[in-house]
Amino acid sequence: MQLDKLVHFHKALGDPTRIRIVTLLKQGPLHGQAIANKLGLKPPTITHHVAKLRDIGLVYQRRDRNTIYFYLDHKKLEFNANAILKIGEETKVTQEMKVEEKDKLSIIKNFFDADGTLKQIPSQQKKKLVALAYMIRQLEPGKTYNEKEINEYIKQYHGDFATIRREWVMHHFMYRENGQYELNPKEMWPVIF
Amino acid sequence: MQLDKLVHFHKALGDPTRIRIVTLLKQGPLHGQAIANKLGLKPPTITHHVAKLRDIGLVYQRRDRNTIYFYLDHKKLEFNANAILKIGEETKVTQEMKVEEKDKLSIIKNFFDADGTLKQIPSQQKKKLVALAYMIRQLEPGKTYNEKEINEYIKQYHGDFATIRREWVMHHFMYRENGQYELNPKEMWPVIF
DNA sequence: TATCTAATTAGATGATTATCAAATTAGGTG
DNA sequence: CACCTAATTTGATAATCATCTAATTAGATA
Repeated sequence: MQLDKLVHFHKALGDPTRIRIVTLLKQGPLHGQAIANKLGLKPPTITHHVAKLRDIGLVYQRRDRNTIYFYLDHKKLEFNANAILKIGEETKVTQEMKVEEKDKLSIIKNFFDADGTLKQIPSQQKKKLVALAYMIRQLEPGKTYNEKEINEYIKQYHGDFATIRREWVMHHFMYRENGQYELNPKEMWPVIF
Repeated sequence: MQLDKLVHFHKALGDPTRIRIVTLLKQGPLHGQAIANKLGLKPPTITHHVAKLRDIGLVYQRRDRNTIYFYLDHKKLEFNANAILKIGEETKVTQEMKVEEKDKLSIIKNFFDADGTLKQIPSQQKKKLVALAYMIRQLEPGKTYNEKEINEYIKQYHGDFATIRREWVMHHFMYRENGQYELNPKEMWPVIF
């Protein structure tokens, strides 16, 4: 159930230290000791809190030499903050676009060649979304790609990478931020493969 | 500042029972025992949880004969859910107001007497913020002060402690929480001295 | 290799909290 | 008034959790 995710998200923000960490990271990445100093706490305490924020996907990290920088995932924050407003209604939305598993498979079979390439982009909305979800499945959540990488990836399926890339963004499979592309959480997808 | 309010809001939603109550009330008002039945809990437990939701203003109630109906305040839910996205926003704006060190010194020289008292509160925004940052520098981070202590402290600089105290809070140098004052982390300050 | 730095883990402590049974209260209605 | 119903308070219990110190790990550097 998605209830649990909502609970964990709000529980994570239900603590003054973690709210302050989020506030700090909003302005840019920081490493652990910097956070500890700014908040007047010890490093183990920061590890403890950052772990909780990472568990719910709100924070990710990148290493630079000995130092680990923590980043805030703004999109995820926004998405989760709004989730409580949509609870109970999202059932309707996803229900309308629910596609049976066997239908998904037959769509794939019809529109993809034996070698895995896309014969043509389906014009019917539902089928198009299934094809888009299928093709995006090998991109990694949390990883950022530049436009060239995305194009190369798409080419294994179809030559018109511009259209497919645009459709992915348009239907919230991914988002673009100053030239970088990244997967959205699957809950935002109109269809999951 | 609204940190505490934010924390209480998210803490209130950081519990599966309360999320379920909110979900139920989204569809319309209910009385206590109805909620208890739907959730398989005892009435005292519902009282306990509804009290927390009422404390943060998310739920209000109306009596009809012997029965008390609980209502969800949709507006407040939406406002509070979005608050986390807006926290620190003003800081970002004022962050652009970078002041050179030498300018800071000349501002201090111009507005403070030889004995250290503030001649007058600068009306120009930038200069005012520098003066405010200068005067607050001896307060201890993490320590809480009551209003009287703050007033006494300000008096060493200027007689109009009410204005200066209000400006400090307004510009996020410090925040007030039930009569107690405390420094904000310097990252929230529009100017650091 | 030894050494340095930043982060994490382990374990302890004190505080908070979700839940319930029992008793009590607040407001009706006969 | 006596009685009824729904909600609340009280007090107890078990679980969760924020924070710290001390010890350990992961990776980089010399």
